[in-house]
Amino acid sequence: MKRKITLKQIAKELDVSISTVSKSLRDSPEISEDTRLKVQAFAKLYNYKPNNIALSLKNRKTKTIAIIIPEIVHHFFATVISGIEQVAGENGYNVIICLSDESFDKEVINMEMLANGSIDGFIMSLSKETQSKGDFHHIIEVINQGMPVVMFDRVTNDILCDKVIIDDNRAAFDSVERLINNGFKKIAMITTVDYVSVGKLRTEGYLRALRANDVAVDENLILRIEDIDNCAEDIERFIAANKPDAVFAVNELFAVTAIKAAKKAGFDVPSDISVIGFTDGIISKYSSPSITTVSQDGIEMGGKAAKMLIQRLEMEDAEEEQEEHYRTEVIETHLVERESTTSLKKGNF
Amino acid sequence: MKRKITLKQIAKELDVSISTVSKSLRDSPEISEDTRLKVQAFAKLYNYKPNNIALSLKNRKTKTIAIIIPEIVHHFFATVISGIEQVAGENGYNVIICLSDESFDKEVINMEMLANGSIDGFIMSLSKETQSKGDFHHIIEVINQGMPVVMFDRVTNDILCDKVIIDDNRAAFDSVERLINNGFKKIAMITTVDYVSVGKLRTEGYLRALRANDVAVDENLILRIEDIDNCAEDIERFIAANKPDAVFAVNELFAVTAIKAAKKAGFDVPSDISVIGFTDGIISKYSSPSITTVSQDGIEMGGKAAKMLIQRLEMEDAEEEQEEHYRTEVIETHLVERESTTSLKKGNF
DNA sequence: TTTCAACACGAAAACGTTTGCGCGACCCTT
DNA sequence: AAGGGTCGCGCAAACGTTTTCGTGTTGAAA
Repeated sequence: MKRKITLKQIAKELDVSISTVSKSLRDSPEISEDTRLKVQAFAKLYNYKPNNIALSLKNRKTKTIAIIIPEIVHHFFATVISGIEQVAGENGYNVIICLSDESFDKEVINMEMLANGSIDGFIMSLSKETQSKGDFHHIIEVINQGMPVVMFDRVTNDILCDKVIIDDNRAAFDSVERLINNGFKKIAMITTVDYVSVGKLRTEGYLRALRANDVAVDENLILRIEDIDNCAEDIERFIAANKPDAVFAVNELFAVTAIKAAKKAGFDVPSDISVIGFTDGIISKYSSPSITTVSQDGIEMGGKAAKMLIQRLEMEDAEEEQEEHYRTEVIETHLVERESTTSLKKGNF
Repeated sequence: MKRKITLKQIAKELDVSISTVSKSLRDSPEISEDTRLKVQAFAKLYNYKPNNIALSLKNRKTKTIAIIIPEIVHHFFATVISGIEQVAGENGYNVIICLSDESFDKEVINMEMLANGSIDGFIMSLSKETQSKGDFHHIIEVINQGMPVVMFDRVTNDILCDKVIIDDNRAAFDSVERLINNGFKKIAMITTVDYVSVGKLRTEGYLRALRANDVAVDENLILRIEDIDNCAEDIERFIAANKPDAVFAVNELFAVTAIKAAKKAGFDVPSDISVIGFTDGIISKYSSPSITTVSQDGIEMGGKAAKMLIQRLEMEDAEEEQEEHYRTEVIETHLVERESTTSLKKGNF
């Protein structure tokens, strides 16, 4: 129950000044070998470790970065955190997690709470509510205070900062084109409402692929889910009514629900209907049939984001006046072929 | 790019002392309404917020708790974090995440790193390596320094502290007994090696249920997985060789793999083989057939853990000499019946 | 007019560090 | 013996707060 020992206490015990103790422990040449060793031995004995808070105050940096994400019980976000934590750890940074629960207010509160010296920078993905509101004042304010922000996945053009994204539009385009080239005629899409940036981009990619290949866009073949928690009936009705021969879903959940719906309607997957999902998570891997999906590497994304943030933080040290050149990194995606699609050849034929 | 404003700057601008500013902002009656309002207006204008680090240093508490878990890309742990974050937030606490990656060394490093004033307390679940080593000195040391620790799920009797667990043994016992009572004869078990505490407890529950119901234990019906990443072949061989009529798996992964293996071997689930898993995560819900499973509520577990920790932290404030009465909370589990089992009646008949 | 309370504010210590600078003691050189 | 240089250490400021304890001014009571 002994509290942690401080420089002051060591100084008192050894009857020297605090500065002498500090310098001894930092191997300053100012101090004689005698005192230095004596102090070091004593410090080791009592397991002295400098108080991080005091250091943070003095150095005006906390070596801590905050992650603000909509939710954590979500495979993709969990992998991103994992990636961030890894490179943060390698660079001596800690990681604070805040969940916005897709709520604008919580996002704001969390940011304001942490922006008062607790952390050195943010890595964040926007909540749905923030995206639909289009209100980013809290983020802009933080940036104006000179605190670096890196956004990933759910980003916005309205904010100037470093970003890490995948090319959602292109990934969707490639997948759908691949389906077209493999002879599928009625390619349905299950997507979100448009204010979710990634949903929107993936939808655009789908449409672009159809147009680029002279396939007529049939609005009936596009299902936009409002309430993600109760999408099962909608999807069942959709599949049964439209009888597509392929389904492109913008996330895992829609994909697996589509498969279940197809089975229920008497279709076999993949022989009657092929299904492609988005995000290579647990569901895609373990559902049966396992799901062909666009993989976005969350670990890599998190890692990249953390690297960008840390780089900017360390840059600040060197030259106070940093160049305000913001980068946007695009993470490669690729199609992971599994059992929910008939074998898909590459290329146009 | 204006740095955050401080009391000192406000004081200078308004030509009063720092103390006057501080007192004004905290509505001290010592200050005349005149100055008070003036200061408050100015502070509001410049969006003054007290620096958290300085407060932490002064108050000797950071309002931050650390979570140390083996991994985060794991549904159960993610739900626990979610539960912790929620009640932490409600009580004005922040949450730092550290991943041990199942490594003893990383666990130690993370704890030592944070124990130097960065946080007020720990919530943790042991890494496998720590459990197999049985070396808990880092945790004991932290506790001896007066820092509260709450352990959950993967705990140990070698440490005295608050704990939150589920009754693994009983949950397993109940599930297996339910299978027995429903007429299953060859109930196989897929489990981990014994040093994983929860695996061990669940195994014990399985054995206890067999013995309590006079079913002979057949060691051939127990499969202990060493390498969790390459368990598929082992499980396939196991199922094909032993042809059980029911399988009790100690986690989701084993359960879903068992189902796939059964299908491969030509069995139907559930009509030929019923499968019960453990942990109600994504896999159980979305695999087909969906999996009957023992649900352990991670949110509740995390919430309880956070409550216990915070309670202890606030208790410390009141009476420095806290009573060292540690509690162990047991979270209720229940069987979620889905498609991987034939309908299971309750009770003995 | 003196005394005392109330009032409004400031000085300073404290939390635990790091670090530039000053200062005394010693030794060596002329 | 006087001057200069080196060595070893302590003082104090700084990071941004909060809070205790003065202290000077005012107004009113005696």
